[in-house]
Amino acid sequence: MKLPPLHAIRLRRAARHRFGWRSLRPDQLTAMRAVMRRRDALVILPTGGGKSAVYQVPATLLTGPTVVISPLLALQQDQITALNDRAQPELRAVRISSAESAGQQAAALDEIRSRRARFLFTTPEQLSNPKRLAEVRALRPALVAVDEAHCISAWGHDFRPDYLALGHLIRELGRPPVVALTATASPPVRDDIVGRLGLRRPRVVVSGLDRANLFLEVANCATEDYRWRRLLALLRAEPRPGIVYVPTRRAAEELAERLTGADFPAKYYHGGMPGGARENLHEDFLADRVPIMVATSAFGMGIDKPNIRWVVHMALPDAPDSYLQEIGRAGRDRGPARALLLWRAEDVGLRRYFTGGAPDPEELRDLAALLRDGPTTRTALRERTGLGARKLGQLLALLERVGAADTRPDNRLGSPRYAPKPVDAATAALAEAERQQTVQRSRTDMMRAFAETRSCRGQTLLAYFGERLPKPCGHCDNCHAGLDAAVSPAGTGTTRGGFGRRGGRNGPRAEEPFPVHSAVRHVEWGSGMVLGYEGDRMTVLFDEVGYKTLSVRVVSAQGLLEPQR
DNA sequence: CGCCTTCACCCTAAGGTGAAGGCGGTGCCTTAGT
Repeated sequence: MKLPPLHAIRLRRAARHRFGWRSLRPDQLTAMRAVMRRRDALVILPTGGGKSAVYQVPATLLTGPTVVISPLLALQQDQITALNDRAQPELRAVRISSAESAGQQAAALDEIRSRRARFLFTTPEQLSNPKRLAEVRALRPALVAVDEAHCISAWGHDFRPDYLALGHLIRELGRPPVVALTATASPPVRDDIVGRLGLRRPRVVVSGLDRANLFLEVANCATEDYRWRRLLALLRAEPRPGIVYVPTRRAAEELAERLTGADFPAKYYHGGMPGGARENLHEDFLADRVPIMVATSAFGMGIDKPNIRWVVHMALPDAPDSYLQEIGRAGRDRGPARALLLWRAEDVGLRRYFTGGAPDPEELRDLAALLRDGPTTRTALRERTGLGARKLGQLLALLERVGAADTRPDNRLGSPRYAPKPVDAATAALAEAERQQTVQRSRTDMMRAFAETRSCRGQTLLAYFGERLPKPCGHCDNCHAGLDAAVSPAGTGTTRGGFGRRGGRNGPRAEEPFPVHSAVRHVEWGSGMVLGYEGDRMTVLFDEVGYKTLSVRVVSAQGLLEPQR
């Protein structure tokens, strides 16, 4: 089909005149044209890869305002400032959040209404307030942009439950086209975004995740002392700035102090610090006033800094999703950068804890019963059950998932017409929680498999994201050592064979019984999708049990998998 | 899940031992009181 170039020309012109961008990349343009045709889009581009442009440029051409939903107030502030510095009414941005007074909020709405501003930044929590939702609906938004959309999957299920309701809320806004944006999204996260936001046949734009200038290295550390010495070795060898990720707040404070004492000037950053201090540190880091930042995962989202030279992980991350996000902050200027993972088997314990335990079946049952008494609010439920806000949110999300709770248009919670009995709802919810935890554990398992692999790390990492790197990456420790893809079939040893003996030439081969991305079924684990091959191992993502790595030889010999449909 | 700290216990006293228990990430929001 030949597509009319009309939108492309208008989009390029708007990019040049409104923003001063001389060219748009093909993937940006593809997503923008989908938006112009009023189609939903899911855009997966690295930060700094012009993600914001995907909604900002079309927004200047649409007839109504654009609502931007973004998870962090600090992040919103930077984007608003950037837009307003250009001082054009087509680009003016305002915000509604807890950081604005009632007067400021009213003024913001008024600016949008009178077309003195075009972008309205806000949070899922704001929209979950019915009064607020009505106010935003009255503005008749022409587009909704959901920034950092992976938060739906990462945070929605427990940490920030309003993320789960975002699909309902957008529908209540009059259901304008939706563009969801994120830097990384593995297949289950993509499904979650599409499902939760209710995207309709979205245009999916994925740019290559491989970063050739980023050297990937992993070291298994037998002792804490070895971990420390490996860190020092990197610090001595590499230019700054860089980020050291640690698993706990206390570790951030202690390590920063220890480094500073050893003549490596470091600051620490974590979510437990006062807002002002965090803001200053963030700014100082961006302005090259902090050479070494020791931080928990709180540090990073929205850090678009070109010259970060290395990222070190002082513990195993919870999943390749977080790992790719975090190392992706290095080397945005395309200059050489290093990603070093220093891990110990003991790190897994903390991850198990964070994954959480089983919810209480009695609490689930009682909550399900309460919902049957008629629509009510979260606050009322909290009073009647005595549960904390966070726990209540988790239980409600589970009950909603199994059809025992639903959100009404007025944002009250109730029980659907054909809801299961409370006892059955509790059983089903418990099973659902177990499934979610199993999948999360499988992600940690995959992170560990990445750390332990002797194959090309670039290929291993991308296989997890369902992408295929046709050749070994050539920028990881294993490629460098010539170890890649040389694991013998029975796993009894390795042979040194240089690059890519079997690591991935194009086209199907005998040792790949199922095509990449094809649907398969396992007797015990149910249906899944083949993500990739790596030596004798294949990675399959199962709906119920998450990621599994299987031996191709065993799969073939015992017929463990069948093609599906 | 695995770490660290605390504390009872052994009983000549002191320091070593094991059990018990606490702790561990991510951020919106609201409201009360200075």
